[in-house]
Amino acid sequence: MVDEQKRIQSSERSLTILGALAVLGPATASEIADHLDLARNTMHYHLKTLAHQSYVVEIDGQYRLGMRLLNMGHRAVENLDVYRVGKAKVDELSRQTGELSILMIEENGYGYYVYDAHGDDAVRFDTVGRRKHLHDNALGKAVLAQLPPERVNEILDERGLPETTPHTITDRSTLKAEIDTIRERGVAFDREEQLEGLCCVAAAVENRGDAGADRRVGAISIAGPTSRMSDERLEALAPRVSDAANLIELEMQGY
Amino acid sequence: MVDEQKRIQSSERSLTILGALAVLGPATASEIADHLDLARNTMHYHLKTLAHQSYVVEIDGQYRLGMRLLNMGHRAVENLDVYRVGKAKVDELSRQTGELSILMIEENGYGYYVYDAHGDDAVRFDTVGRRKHLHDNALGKAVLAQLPPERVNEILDERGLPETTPHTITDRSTLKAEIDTIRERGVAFDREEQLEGLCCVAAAVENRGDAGADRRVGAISIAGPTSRMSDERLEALAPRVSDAANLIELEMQGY
DNA sequence: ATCAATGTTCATCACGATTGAACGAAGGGG
DNA sequence: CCCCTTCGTTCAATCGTGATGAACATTGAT
Repeated sequence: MVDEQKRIQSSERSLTILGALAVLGPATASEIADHLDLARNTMHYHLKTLAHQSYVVEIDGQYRLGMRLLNMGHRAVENLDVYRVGKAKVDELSRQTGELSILMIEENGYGYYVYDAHGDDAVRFDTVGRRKHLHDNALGKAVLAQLPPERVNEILDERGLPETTPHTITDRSTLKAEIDTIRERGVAFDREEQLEGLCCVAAAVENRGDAGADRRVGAISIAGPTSRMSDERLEALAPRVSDAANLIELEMQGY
Repeated sequence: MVDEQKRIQSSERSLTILGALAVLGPATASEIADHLDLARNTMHYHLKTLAHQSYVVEIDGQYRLGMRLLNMGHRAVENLDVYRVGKAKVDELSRQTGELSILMIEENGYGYYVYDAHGDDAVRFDTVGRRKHLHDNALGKAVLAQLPPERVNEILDERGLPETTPHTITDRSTLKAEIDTIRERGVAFDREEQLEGLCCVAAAVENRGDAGADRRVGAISIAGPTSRMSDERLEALAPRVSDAANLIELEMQGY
């Protein structure tokens, strides 16, 4: 994976600048130059290039991430089979349960929230666009359970198992065991492992479509506050989630 | 505005490739190379660079836009003052009216849908991430009404007034007149000008915050199907929208 | 008015992006 | 089964171009 130097350095630098802008928030050219240890004039040319393509905007001296990114991000999502067929199911689940329902896709060993729908009683929690580790939430664990074990090891090596709450699984073999039971049951649970006060049920969605289909694994979930999410309720929701997942898989094969 | 050649060509080429991928959808390296008339190996290096930064992903031979774009897009939105304070109002408007409520921001003479909320009866219509002309919808017209006339002319010159329905305003002076009355009333209407069957009311939101505030103009709206959106209903909704807009403006000054 | 900080332009040079050629792998057709 | 095409990938050589420092322009602060 560690391809040495056969990339285009100028392009990479431009993208690095874009990334820095995401971290820094709105910033002046000099601030970014300082942050990245680059000459002011170099920064100037890069920003001009990025601005010309609307990836950044300059507003009286401050540079900001441009809306082209939002536009492209949504095109990226619209190209996903899981999204195109899964969206309706997410809407449906949230409406039926009143809770928050979420769709995730795996990419490079991370999980990305791709779409969500808030039911009437749902926790107010914005997800879309977030990048998550796969080990600390139901969606991610459901994804891991569908990946070949070697790949799982790779991912855990590369991404680690950072702890976000006292309940996060940080031990590799514990996680492996959990993954095995998830694979058997077809659903994954999360009781405050990623966020205190939040519990989830999730099921993986695999794209078996042939040809040039997007083979990546996704997942769909229902999430709610611990107060409402007793063990019984979670169990009761589980079949709904896995049904939805199955339906999505079927529909993806259909086309 | 036509800055000649002082940009970084490699970076620009990489970004062009990203753009091409957005247009083509999932594609092989050769397809993109053909499309842009570039050598296969050149394409290779660019794609490798973009992939290394997760702006594209390669899935058995096919390249796709990467989820990093979605991630960055949402960071871009989260940096917007209008979004941070306007989001809640959009949620509120949609809940109260049962319709679709939308938030827009102007950038480079276009309007970008930044956030939306669907009320219980709302039309199913996904907006977030879309780029719109400013002349053919209520949000855009509300924005135009807040911009200095010279700027409006520039924008109309650069972006034109394409027709999307028979009701679209394609005549410059008609639009100017409309804009004047919008400025007086404080709200803009759209009766099937951008999409047949869809009507909207919108009001502009201006950021008067000092310091390094994002001075751009935004707008908030309510949209619904023509069937439900009689003239009377639109008129009745107008004050709600402009109230919301005012509240957002006030809150933005507050910080 | 002076000074510091930042944005912007210019000319120079060394490095690196592009290019064509060539190899390896995969897939299809005869 | 082998040939042939197509595509992805690597390599070496060159020409072009991005980085750099210096200098000028602009702004705001003291």
